[in-house]
Order: sequence, then structure tokens, then C-alpha cells
Amino acid sequence: MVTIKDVAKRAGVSTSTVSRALSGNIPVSEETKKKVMKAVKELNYQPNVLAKGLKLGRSKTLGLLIPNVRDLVFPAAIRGIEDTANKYGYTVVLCNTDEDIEREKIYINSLRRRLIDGFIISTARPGHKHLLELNNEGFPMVFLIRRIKGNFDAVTADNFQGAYDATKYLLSRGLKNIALVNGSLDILLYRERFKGYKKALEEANIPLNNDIVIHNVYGWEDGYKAMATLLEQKLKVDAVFATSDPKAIGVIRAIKDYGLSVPDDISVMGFDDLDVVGLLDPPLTTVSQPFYNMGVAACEMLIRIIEAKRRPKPMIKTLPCKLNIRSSVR
Amino acid sequence: MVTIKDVAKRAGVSTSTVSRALSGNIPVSEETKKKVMKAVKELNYQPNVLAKGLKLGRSKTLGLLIPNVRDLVFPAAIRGIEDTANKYGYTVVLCNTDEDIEREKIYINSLRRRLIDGFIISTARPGHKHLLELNNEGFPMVFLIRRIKGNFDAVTADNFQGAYDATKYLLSRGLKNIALVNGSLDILLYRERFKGYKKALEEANIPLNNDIVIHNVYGWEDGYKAMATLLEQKLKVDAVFATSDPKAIGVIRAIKDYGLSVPDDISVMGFDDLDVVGLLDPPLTTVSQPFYNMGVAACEMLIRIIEAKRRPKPMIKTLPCKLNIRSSVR
DNA sequence: AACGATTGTGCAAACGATTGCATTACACAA
DNA sequence: TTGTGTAATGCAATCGTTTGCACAATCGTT
Repeated sequence: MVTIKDVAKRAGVSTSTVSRALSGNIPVSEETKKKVMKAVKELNYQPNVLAKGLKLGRSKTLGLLIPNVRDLVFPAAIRGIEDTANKYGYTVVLCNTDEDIEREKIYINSLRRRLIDGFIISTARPGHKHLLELNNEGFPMVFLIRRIKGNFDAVTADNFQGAYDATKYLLSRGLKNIALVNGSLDILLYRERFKGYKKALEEANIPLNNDIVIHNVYGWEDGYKAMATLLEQKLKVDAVFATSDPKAIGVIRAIKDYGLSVPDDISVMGFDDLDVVGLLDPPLTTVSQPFYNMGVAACEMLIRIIEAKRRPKPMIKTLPCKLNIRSSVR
Repeated sequence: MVTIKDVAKRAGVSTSTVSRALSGNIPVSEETKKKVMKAVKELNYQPNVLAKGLKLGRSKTLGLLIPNVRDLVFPAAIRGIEDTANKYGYTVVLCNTDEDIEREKIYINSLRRRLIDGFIISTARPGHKHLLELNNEGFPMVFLIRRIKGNFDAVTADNFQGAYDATKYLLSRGLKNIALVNGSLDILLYRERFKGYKKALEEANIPLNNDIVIHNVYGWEDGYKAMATLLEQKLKVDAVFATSDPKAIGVIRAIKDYGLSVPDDISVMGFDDLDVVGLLDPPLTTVSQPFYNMGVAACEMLIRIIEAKRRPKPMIKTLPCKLNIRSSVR
């Protein structure tokens, strides 16, 4: 490997001068700068990131904590993060926590030994004390997609508005008995979506019917069960708003299995707009979250925090969702 | 941060002793070892990976080169890699190349500045000269999923056997006119799958009908077009073997759009068994690739290469595929 | 003409680990 | 007693950077 010493020798200057010429922080005469650049080119010098990191105490590395890459919500966001990190010369390390706090702690620890510069966290749940501690230390971190209440940096979708728009749209299609198949209210974003749903009903003067709202639904299997329950009870339902696409997939399968048709008998609205849902039968009408852009925004925010001299005030960036109308709503 | 010096001071020994006690490579008396361990515990000492990496010239970091995380083939493999790397104390850096050689070269370069220990490569295509160079240097690398001809370390599925079994199965269901919707023959794995298909037909004494084999199909849109062409030509087809699930998805949509039914009119067989294809309508019968285990195997192979004193002989590990029978074949 | 500012450069000390070599202490044999 | 061997430890150099400090040269001011 060619080091800064080789460059210095070739350019006939000291290593300090090379370092300064390269960083540009400290003035170096035009002439020597030219000599240095020439030597750098000729030798194809590439600074050793580890050495630099050791000296500076930072590694130009970012940690990304997610529950599981296989969850289809994440790949697009990861891509946004990765592209952005790369643009600014950072490298990103992916960590799958499986929603396991111990695993998460171990990851955080082992990355800190590598002098990681900051974290993007998509695993937030209430009661993650270790994250609060990290934040109190002033360690750079931003929440992505999921966040927790409080004064933290975060990038999320506008979950309230997305749910509100979706419900409004269902209402505008003449659908009145809109069931809600929702996730756990422990998670902030499901609370927000619930609020959006309620607000839209309220504005339409439709009372909330608790018989047809189901919470704590996770994944398509649960979605299937929730819908099956609804159908068994013979409740009047002409549309279902499932607050994530996997739930919607389960809901659709249940409706089909009960011999009914989507959207002729029951309309279904999803939330997320995962890459695959346009390929379903019928193609799913759903609220589109800008995952890629959320990844970009989170990464830029984190890098800004890392590179600032003083920690900027925490801010929550909320990106708008938009309806992606396909064919699962009549 | 607590350093090895702090530990040394607390234990009343030199840093060298601490280092030796910790690594275990060089004998240290039981008594001092105990003292050192005690100090380590009390101070919660975590060695600085960058410093160690700088000194040793290795970083305990692995690079993973894939075309795109959003391609559903990869998440499961990534997960396998990640879990394994983690188990051995390695960290993995994800790189999306978008099949762009320049991007790939830049990534490889920038990771080498970080003293990366090795690469897992899923982007192989013929004519990737820079990969050959890397290999000639003796740099640790293993191909995953895709590989190129030659004497390289690699982990792949048994593409020949998978395609052979799939075709056999279609034949066993009484399907005779089996169209093939295949990828580019530039890519080794599609050549293998083509061979498996031909072998099965041959054994059943069915001559290869080139009118119903289509190559160079990429993604679901192309799959749709390929199937549409077949249907337009009114060729006799009672089954389609699509050599990747996205192609199969396109094929199914085309069949439906032409007013026919899967599997009643035409059966469809896929290849990959992506996480979502069980949720399609009809659930896809497909050849299941053990992506997770392939990731695990590739990562273990790479780590073995990295940690060996002498580079072991290149080996190609081929994992079996198995048929996942659902409902798209009658 | 003398003096302080300013600018450009080099020396050498860090960053936190590992390791070859030297040193010490001790046991044992001659 | 002396010498040799062995085991345990410490010293100091090293990995490739950055940067505080010192110094030299140049310039403008009084």
C-alpha cells in the first residue's frame, strides 16, 4: 500500500505538508500543493481510513438498526440511506435486531468499538432505555420510520395525513362501513394512523364503530385472521382499511377464501406501497410512503449532526404520503 | 473511552501484558491473567477495532456487492451473511452496484482503503476484469448466487438440478408443451437452468421446440411481454417454466389478461421462491433456492479463506434446490 | 533600520493497539 | 559458585494519519 510518506518523499516535502495540502484546512502554497497533487496522482495514493479514523476518533461509518432486512418495508429505505452515505464518503453497516433489545445493545456496543459516527434507528419502541442513554450522551442518532415521543431527531412519513386521505378516499367512493385493521397502539405510527381514520370519519359524521376496528394485528397471517373474524360475525363491512400492506394481503386472501370478491363485495385499502403490491390480484390501492426519500432524508440529517461543531436542535422531518390508486377499491 | 493503558495501570502491569493476556497467543502467568481480567471487567474495557485493524492490517470487515437490495432475491441471503459475519465478529458493508462496473470499481477501491478483509460478490457477469485482478492478487473473495466460469470460490444453488426437477414435475402432471421463459444465456445460472430443462425433456423423449423457448427475459415486465407474444402466436402451450419468480409473475398476469386461467388453462412454474410468491393468486409453485443458507455458506467460506495462513484451494459449493409445490401447476 | 505580523513548512507527539527484543528472576546442572 | 535455560514481563518501535509548536522567510509599518 502507498502511504502518505511515499507521497511526501516523491513530492519532496514532509508528511505534514501532504496532509495539509490534501485536507485544505491549513494554507499551503499553490506551488507545493501542485507538487503534492502530482505525486498523489502518480502513486495513486489512497489515504488509509483506519489510520485517519484512529487519529480523529471518527470512522466515517454509520450504523443502521432495523428489525429485519427481509421485511419488505426496509429495502427501499436502505437503498436511500446507502446512496446518500456513499455520496458523502460514508459507509453503512446493517444490523438486524429481530426486535430483540439484547441483540440491539450488543450491536451498538460492538459498533462503538469501531468508532461508529452515528446511528439510524428503525427499531424504536417505547421503553428502549438504552437508546435514550445514547441520545443523552449526545451521540448522533436519528429515528427513521418509527420514532418515539420526545425531543429526538427523526424522519417519518405523515402517518396521520396518509390515513386521513385514505379514509377520505374510501368515503368518497360511497363506502360507509369501513373496518380498520390496525397494528399495535404501542407504536406511535399506528396511533397516528388510527387518529387519521377517526378524523376522516368524524368529518363525515360517521360514528366510530368499535366492532369493526381491530388493533394489534401484525403481518399477513394476523390480517387474515382479523378479516376472518369480521366475516364470521357477519358484520356489515363494505371496505377495509388495513394500516400496512401485509395486513391488507391477509385481508384480501380471507375475503377471497370466504367466496367474496375484492373490490366488488368489499374494497381494501393498504398502507406502505411495498414494491410488490402492484402485482397482486387485484393490484392494491394503498397509501404510498416515500421510503427511499425517507432514507435519504434520515441519512442527510444524521451526517449534518455528525459534522456540525455544535449539536443542532432536534427536529422531526415528516414526509407526505400519497395515495396510489390501483384496483382494490371500487 | 477506556484504553488498554487504563487497564494496564489498574492491573499494575504493562500494556503488552494486557494485550497478551487478552489475545492468549503468548503465555502469561495465571495470576497476572486474573488481575488483567479483573481490571477489564471493572473498567468495561472494549478494544478499539480501528487501532487493532491499523496495526494488523485487517479490519474484521466484509464487503457485500449486490446489484440492488430492492431485488427480492437478496434480502434472505443478506440476512444469512449478516448473521454469520456477526457470529465471527465481523461486520458487513452493503454495496448496491446497479450492475454498473464503474460503481463497483469505486466501491471496491473505497473499501480497500478501509482495509476490508474480503468480498462476497453477487454481481458477477462475464467480462468483469477487475474481479479477476482482485482474485489474482490473492484477495479473499467468494461468488454468491451468480458466478463466472473458472477457478474461483463460489456458493450457488444447483441450478441444473432445480430446473431438471421442475421440468420433470411438469411432465409428471401430464403437461407436454412446456414453454421456457428464461434469462440471458450470458449468465451462467440461466445456462444451467436451460440445460436442466432440456435434459428432462430429452429423457421424456420430447423434442425441444424452439418456438416456445424465449431467452433474455429480465423482470416481470419482460415476462409479461414474452408470454403475450406466445399467446398472440397461438402456439400450443400447456405449461410455462419461468426461470425466475418475477418472470413467472409477469407470465401469470399476461395469461390472466388474455382471459385464461392459471392453472386450469396453463400451468406456471417459477424459480427462486421469493418471500412473497406464496401470497400471489394462485400461490406460485416454484423451485426454492436456499438463499439464507447460501448466504451463511458464502460467509463461512470467506472467513475461512481470510483466516487461513495459506489460501485454500478454490472450491464451488452447490446447494440443492427443492420444489415448493403450491397451486399454479395443475 | 528595526520590529512585529503573517505565511509556509517541518519536527515530533499523539491516536490505541501488537510484538520483537531485552531484561529479570528463578531453577537446575555442572 | 558459575553458567545455562526457561518463563514472565516490560520497553519501545510500529501501523498511517493529523496537528500543536517552533522556526524561517517574507512583508509592511513605524
